Amino acid sequence: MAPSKKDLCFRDLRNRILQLDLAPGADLDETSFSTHYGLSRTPLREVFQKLAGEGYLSIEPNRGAVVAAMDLYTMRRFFQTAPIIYAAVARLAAEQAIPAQIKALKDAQTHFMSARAASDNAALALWNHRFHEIIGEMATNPYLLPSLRRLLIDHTRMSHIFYRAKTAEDSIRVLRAAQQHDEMIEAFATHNAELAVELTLDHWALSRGEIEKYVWPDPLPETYMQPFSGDSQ
Amino acid sequence: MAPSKKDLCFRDLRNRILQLDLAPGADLDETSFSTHYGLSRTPLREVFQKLAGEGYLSIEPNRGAVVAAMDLYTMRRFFQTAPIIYAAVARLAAEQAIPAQIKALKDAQTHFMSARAASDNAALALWNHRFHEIIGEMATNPYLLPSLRRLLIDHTRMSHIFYRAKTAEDSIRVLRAAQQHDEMIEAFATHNAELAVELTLDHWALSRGEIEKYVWPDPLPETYMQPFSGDSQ
DNA sequence: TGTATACTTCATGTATACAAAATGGGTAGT
DNA sequence: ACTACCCATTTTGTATACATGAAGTATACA
Repeated sequence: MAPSKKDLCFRDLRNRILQLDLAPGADLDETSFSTHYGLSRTPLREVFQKLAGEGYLSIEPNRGAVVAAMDLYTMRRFFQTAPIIYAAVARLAAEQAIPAQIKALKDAQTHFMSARAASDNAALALWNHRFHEIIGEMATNPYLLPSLRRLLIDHTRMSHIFYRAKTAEDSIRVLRAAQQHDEMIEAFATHNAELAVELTLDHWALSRGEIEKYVWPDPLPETYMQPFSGDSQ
Repeated sequence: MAPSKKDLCFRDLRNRILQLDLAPGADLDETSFSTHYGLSRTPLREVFQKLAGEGYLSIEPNRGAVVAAMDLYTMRRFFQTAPIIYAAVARLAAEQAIPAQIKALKDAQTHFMSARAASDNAALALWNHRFHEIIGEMATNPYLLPSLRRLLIDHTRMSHIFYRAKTAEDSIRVLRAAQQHDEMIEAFATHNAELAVELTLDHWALSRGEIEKYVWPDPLPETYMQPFSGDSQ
């Protein structure tokens, strides 16, 4: 029942991709990774195939595996698609939720809070990921789940950037997200589908705002601009 | 540039699954399939992994690959999810469509019509599948595409049953579907998103009706019931 | 100097041999 | 007759050797 070396390899690679430790577009050498994880190339290639199947990697014939790209084009689609799928999944999850899943959700939330307390931003992003993955599992919809999983991959990779809360304002946003998680758990537990959808969209709006804040930050104060102005060059 | 043995194997297995030649739940022996396709087990296993990644198979560790199941539970989800995804994809496809894709769509439709003329029901189902897959590609949304692909797998597997048009009524339905395809092509070509969505939902309604007709057929005439009535047993 | 081409090198793809796990059948015990 | 357990057989999993194909480098030629 202990997880095999192959499973460990799979999970580690997945986490490293989610944490941007393996950057989008990075190409993965079979030989070096196989020696690193103590596997031969055959099972390692199978791990790559599985990761590719879930959208973490893409494999080009005769050219090996590369971490799934995150270009501007993809991000446009992300913002367009995420709220639709998140809302649809939330509705189903609220309708379907069983006690064991609510418990799993609470556990994930506990870990999320611990990571927040410890300012462990990598764990924070990963437990947030897990939290939303469980919601996907609650929906028990084999057609929507692969879409949700792909959205979560990119969502986590983006959020990883701003979960390194630096300012007090960032820290408040994370707290707000945590509160929303608790409210969502309650909505799922009481099978309140309408509320679950509403909270999910609120949660999305917060996260989207964080990302936008990162991409289009407030302009720097005038004084900071001084060194770059002038007529050098 | 010629397709490799591995590609041929992949495509053949995919088609066989879509045509129910490989039944849902059937388990696939690695050795026999590898000899059948003239591959060794290593590349065959990679084909299996890829098929599993796209939802055609599921692989259980130490227990091999089985064709994706189609139970009642899954079908319920299918009817629940298909119209949402189909509509969303149709909208995006209409917005995004480029001439080359419209041409690909017309080609698929030509093949569809040929299959209809030849009463080649296997080809009919497969070209219908391809037609809708192209629409998915037109949407160029990497998040929705995996959901759409999974829906199409099961949709094609179901439709395969009733594309063996027996009655004149069946034949008229197929003709109607073909007409809808033409109307949809026009809507995509003119970037008419609203119309594309409307036509897509009509198309879905027709298909859904066909499936329901198959699952809940008209009751047999009274006279047919006679042999089964009575007090035997 | 620029370009084309052959060669070297390295990474990916495939086959095969071996290891480990699961299945099925038979036997012993209750 | 039923159940539990062990062994034989089959099937899946892993390692390694070899084949194939891509990328980069050096050399010859224009």
